[in-house]
Amino acid sequence: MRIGELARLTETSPRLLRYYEKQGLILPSREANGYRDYDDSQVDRVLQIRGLLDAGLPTRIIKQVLPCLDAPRRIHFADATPEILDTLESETERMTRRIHCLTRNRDAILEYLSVVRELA
Amino acid sequence: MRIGELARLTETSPRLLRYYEKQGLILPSREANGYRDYDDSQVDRVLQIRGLLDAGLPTRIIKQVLPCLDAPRRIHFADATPEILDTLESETERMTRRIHCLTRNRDAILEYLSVVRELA
DNA sequence: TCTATCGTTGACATGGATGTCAAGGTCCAG
DNA sequence: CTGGACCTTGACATCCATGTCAACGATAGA
Repeated sequence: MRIGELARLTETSPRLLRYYEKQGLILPSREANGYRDYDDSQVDRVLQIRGLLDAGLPTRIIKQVLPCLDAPRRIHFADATPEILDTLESETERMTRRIHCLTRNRDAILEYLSVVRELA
Repeated sequence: MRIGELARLTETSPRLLRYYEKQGLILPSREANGYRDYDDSQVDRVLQIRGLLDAGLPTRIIKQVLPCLDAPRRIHFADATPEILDTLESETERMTRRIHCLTRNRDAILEYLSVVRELA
């Protein structure tokens, strides 16, 4: 599929898909005329990128993380330098802290909302 | 306490504390000489701001969220316009989505790490 | 064939969180 | 009373994820 369709399917803009590509997060092939040609699996990949971005990871980290989330994983063992493993581990710790912070504050807001609505 | 000490305690920079203030997130009093004067409770507040920022919320939202997390909450009922309640509700939904996304991807990375280490 | 729609690249703009620097005021310790 | 450490404000710089626009090529339908 072409960039416009992928943009529609993933609710992004063509501009961003090109940006992700320049950051090395996706690598579409090209049609004879130079148009980018995405295959169906890229839809999920883009959604995952969006999710991780929204979760606060920068593209630089996402680039390291993505290969590990691909299936099958064994293909990517060769890439696993100790530095990357360290990066991944500390990144999971940051993610855990984020999860806790988000959960705690979300629950506090929810409780606030429920109290306010009880009074209304 | 003054800005330098608060910065040390919260591991931020004075620059950022002034920025948060300009965004309306903290309101320190002033000493006679014009120096900002923070009381101890501001430490937790700043940490909470940092956590929410790190979790991906923009200062604009944090500003709406913070009053609801204060204790005692009843003081802030007057602020609770329907629009703010709507904002809060949709924001908790975004937070929930983030939490799921973060959890899913973190667990995938953790599993990858454990598989890689098993082989090492 | 003309036109609308989509694609390409590249440049420039913007908004948000931060750093840095300048010019000056305050305060304490020697 | 002087030097250094800290504070003030304000301006400018930076990084990153995005938007927007210009100039141009490709394609498909009236």
